[in-house]
Amino acid sequence: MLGARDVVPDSSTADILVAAADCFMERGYSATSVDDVARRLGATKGRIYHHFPSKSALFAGVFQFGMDRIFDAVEPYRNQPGPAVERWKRIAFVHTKRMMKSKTLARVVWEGVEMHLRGATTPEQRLVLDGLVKYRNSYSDIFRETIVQAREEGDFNFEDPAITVQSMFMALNSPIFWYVPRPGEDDEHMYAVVRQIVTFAYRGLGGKGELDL
Amino acid sequence: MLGARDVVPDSSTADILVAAADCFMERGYSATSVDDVARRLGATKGRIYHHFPSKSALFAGVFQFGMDRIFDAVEPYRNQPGPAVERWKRIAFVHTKRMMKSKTLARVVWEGVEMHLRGATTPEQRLVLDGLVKYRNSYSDIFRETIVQAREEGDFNFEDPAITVQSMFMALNSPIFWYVPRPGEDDEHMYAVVRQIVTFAYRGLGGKGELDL
DNA sequence: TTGACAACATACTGGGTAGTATGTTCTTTG
DNA sequence: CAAAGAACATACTACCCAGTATGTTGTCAA
Repeated sequence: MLGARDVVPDSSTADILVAAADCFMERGYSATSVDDVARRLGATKGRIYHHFPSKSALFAGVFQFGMDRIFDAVEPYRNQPGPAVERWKRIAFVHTKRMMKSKTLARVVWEGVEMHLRGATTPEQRLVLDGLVKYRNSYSDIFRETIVQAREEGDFNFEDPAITVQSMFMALNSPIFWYVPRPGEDDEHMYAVVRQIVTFAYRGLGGKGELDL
Repeated sequence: MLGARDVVPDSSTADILVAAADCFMERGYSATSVDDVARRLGATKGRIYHHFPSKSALFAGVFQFGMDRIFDAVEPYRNQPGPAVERWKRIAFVHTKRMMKSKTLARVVWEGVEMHLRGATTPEQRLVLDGLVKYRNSYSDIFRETIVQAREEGDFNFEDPAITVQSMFMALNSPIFWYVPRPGEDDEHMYAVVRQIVTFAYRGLGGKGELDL
């Protein structure tokens, strides 16, 4: 697998990644200084530069960390037998759930993809980002193959897979922008939100009947 | 109307707005320097600071300019008589078309909303951004009211309007991230893309039958 | 013709920031 | 127990950037 889980970060490195993810989410990549991340850790730059050679490498680390966790969620279901539409229901559900539960990491991954699409980066940054985005594209391929197969099996109905998978992902990813967990909110309420989002995407893809989740 | 078209920018100011929009889209707000915008104009900072008091005011100008154009597209259809679902079809279509045709401005508006959601801004910036986001929310209200009415008329079917309108907007806005107009591409091809996106959203909202656009 | 102002350009400043060079402390290993 | 290196902190530098202060040129009205 492309760059997946090559290195498991040790405890201190993991703390840095989490703090960095928080900062990147709150202010965005370029508005976040390395000192900001250090401050959040109650530490100084020295600690961060001991583990990461540069700010962009730190960002790449968070991206990788985030993508790993997203992959983790879907991994158990991606190769299950049965009709493709049933597989889609499961991976769409756990994907969206993960978007909400790991909102911070998911948004950093989002910004990474955005940065790549912009293209306005240094050649060295670009090389790293290229690899990461390939990793992320291999993830979206899982969904693309699944919905195409489901269409062949007569359960979905759409024209261009490229366009459709983009619309689908945008809908499934939407909560990373607006979802705010209420204090004392139980999982059941969160699942209700997930269900509505997945239902929207399911219908959008041309799925028939009700979504039984 | 909330802050709409109060001031029509003169020619020179409009040039600055366009150049700024290009820069903001390519690198994002904080990664863009005022000198960057000036360079793109073949001018210097002096010109920009003569028309705008600050970088954030420049951003606000682009945001306003972009929102005005988005409003423009929908305005002729928002109060047309007939069933709400038909009104939705029209405004969803022109909205998505505008997203693609004014992709640059649309992305700046997007980043403005994102910045507001993050909340990590100076109090003074926040005040300006608050007003702009209210302006943009009054726009999304048009869609929310329309789909709720269409649901009451039995043409749409969904649970929570707040969640659903978010999913819908994400789907309709998606092309601002991936659409790249091919050289020599005709409008007909672009409309085909729009049609697929709107179809996805239409079905997602619980619309029955085919979309006749 | 002149003076006043608009529309810029030029030159400068202070603060922030990525990255580096160099301590310091603690742990581990032979 | 000594020494070597890991895991940081401190101190510093060079640079970029928002904003300002001031100069310059063209226009237009009296």
